[in-house]
Amino acid sequence: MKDIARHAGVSQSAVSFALNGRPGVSEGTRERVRRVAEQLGWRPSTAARQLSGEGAATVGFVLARPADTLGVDSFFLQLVSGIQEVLAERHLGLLFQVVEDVTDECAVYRRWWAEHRVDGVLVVDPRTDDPRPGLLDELGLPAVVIGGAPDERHPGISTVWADDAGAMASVVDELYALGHRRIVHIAGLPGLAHTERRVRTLRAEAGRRGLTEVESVTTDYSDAEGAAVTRRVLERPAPPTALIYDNDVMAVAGVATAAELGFSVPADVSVVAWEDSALCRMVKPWLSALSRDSVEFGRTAARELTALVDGGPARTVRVPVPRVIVRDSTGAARDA
Amino acid sequence: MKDIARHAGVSQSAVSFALNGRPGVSEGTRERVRRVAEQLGWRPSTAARQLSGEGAATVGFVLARPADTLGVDSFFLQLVSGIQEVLAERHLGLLFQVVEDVTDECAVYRRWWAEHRVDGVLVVDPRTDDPRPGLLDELGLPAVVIGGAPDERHPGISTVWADDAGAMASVVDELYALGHRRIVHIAGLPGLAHTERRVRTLRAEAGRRGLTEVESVTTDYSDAEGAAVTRRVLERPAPPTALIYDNDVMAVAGVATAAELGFSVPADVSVVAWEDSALCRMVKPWLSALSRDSVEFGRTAARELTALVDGGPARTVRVPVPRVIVRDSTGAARDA
DNA sequence: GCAAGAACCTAATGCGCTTTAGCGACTAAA
DNA sequence: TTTAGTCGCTAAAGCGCATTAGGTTCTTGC
Repeated sequence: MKDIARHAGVSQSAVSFALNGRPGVSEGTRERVRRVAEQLGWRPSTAARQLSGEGAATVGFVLARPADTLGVDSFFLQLVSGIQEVLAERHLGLLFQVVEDVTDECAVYRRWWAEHRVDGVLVVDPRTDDPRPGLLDELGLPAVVIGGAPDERHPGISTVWADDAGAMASVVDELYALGHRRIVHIAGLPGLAHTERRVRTLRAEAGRRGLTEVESVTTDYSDAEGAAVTRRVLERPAPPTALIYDNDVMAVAGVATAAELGFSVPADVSVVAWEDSALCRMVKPWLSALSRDSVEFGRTAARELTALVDGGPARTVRVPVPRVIVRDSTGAARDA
Repeated sequence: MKDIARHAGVSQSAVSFALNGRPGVSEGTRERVRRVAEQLGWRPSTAARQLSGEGAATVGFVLARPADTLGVDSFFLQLVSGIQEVLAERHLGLLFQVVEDVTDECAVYRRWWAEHRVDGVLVVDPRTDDPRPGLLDELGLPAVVIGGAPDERHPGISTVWADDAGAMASVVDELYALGHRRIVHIAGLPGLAHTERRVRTLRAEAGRRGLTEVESVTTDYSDAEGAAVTRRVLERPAPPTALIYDNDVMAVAGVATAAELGFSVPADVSVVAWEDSALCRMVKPWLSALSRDSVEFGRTAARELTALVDGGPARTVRVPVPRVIVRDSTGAARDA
């Protein structure tokens, strides 16, 4: 800025005013300063800016997953891609970290907060009884919880969520209409808020229809557990006629396992995957799936966070209910 | 720090010396200061630190991919997970950005450099005729190219790479021994350095053995193109007896397509996937694959970058050659 | 014609840290 | 006794920016 000031023949403060759109300089000077800055390829030092009161121009994103569980899941990269789109417009950086568990995640938030490294954070995989919203609220670090249910206990925290309950209800509707009465839901990690929501809804829907042979089994989302649970339930005397998988990976593994056991999909057993991705169209039969726009989900979350960072109020935003895409893996129940 | 100084009854400079292990304070004072700092939960402001000459304590990572191509690919998350492991030890942050293409990527590097936002960057998907190493070398931004071939033109840039050529040679060896003489390599994006290396090596290996019906076809890595190319080559009068796919996603799509066309794997056509992942064990038959340790790859790259940032010399490091994991998708050629 | 105010600009301060220069007290060598 | 040197510490400057408190000149209203 000193250089710019010299070249433009004004003081450093004038440069600051000119470049930040503050009043106090004439339009002529402003334009001249702008041109010099442009020509010199000047960009403000984020560190200096931050030191004089501005934010860090950065938001944080922590992924708490054991390293080997990362991988095939397409949801996160899509989400991040949507987040980036919004952040990039406003020249905000994304500080990314992978940790082992929620405890480490909280430690990262504390560190970021103490070091003034981020202006806000995006929280994923909310849990029932989650320590994170409380911590962030207490630290006063703006945060958006992605995928959580609305939570009034932490007024400083925004929430962006999809209506899993509604989606689950529509899946059950669909399967019930096709004559399915014995349904197993191969769920994700227990303790995750959306897992619990789906499990609860399934139970409620079953109850409402008087179905007794409907249940949820939790897993770690891996293809291995998906396959194992599939094998276990299909080997029963009265195996289920429909399987709902909480992600695409387990669904694909489940279909392979079913085929191995001599079950034909969808003639003997119908399959629905919770996440739609290329994977669902890479196996035969093509998987019916619940589809949501993960990129848009990310965009929405990022927009909420920037609003919050700018001093806006915390809000709860619902994104559209995931839709069932019917493909080849669902059909009428054999015994219907 | 002012608070700490007051509590410990020393000057602020003494606190700085004590906390940074600099000489100039007695052991007693140092210990006392440490305790007070600990008790007050003090963490240095990265911004202030950076402003007084230290680095940004952050490294950058840009992924240049159209949003819809992101996704099923497990390589990147694994890589990032390895990178994080090393960075976390040293309390370095990872600034992450997704962009559309290499031009945008260069713009990001320029911005980060001008804003002093990062101490170094990790570059992935190197290309033949890549503008990035030149730019980074010119800017003087420490960088590690991941997956590139050694390049002497840019002495400031480190390289971490796997020997694709050796791996390709071993795959051809394997297939040749099984009697395969007509081989199609469904390659990745043209212009990527490792794509070109693999294509060149395949051609050389074929030449060495006098095979004329061996070729590479480039794609965009998507399941769609993988399937399309598979269909095209299998519908020929003399279809190949072996297919080498440059990633797991295309391999899986290819197997599905082959099955559709009435080709049995591996009886009619053998399949090898370049990347090993859960995906390869989620389809039947299980896919033979080239396996490498992507997490370790990430660790190595991060270690090189930290060494470079610390003022070490640029180096070229080779990670182990990917190994062929033989599963069920490769067998003797039918006409052998 | 003069005071009041607006318009445009500069000087100076501070953000939280590192670092250099310097200072007093003590010790060892001459 | 003096000189030089060391140890443990403090005072002060500076990193690049935003901001606040002036300070001129120019206009405006009476």
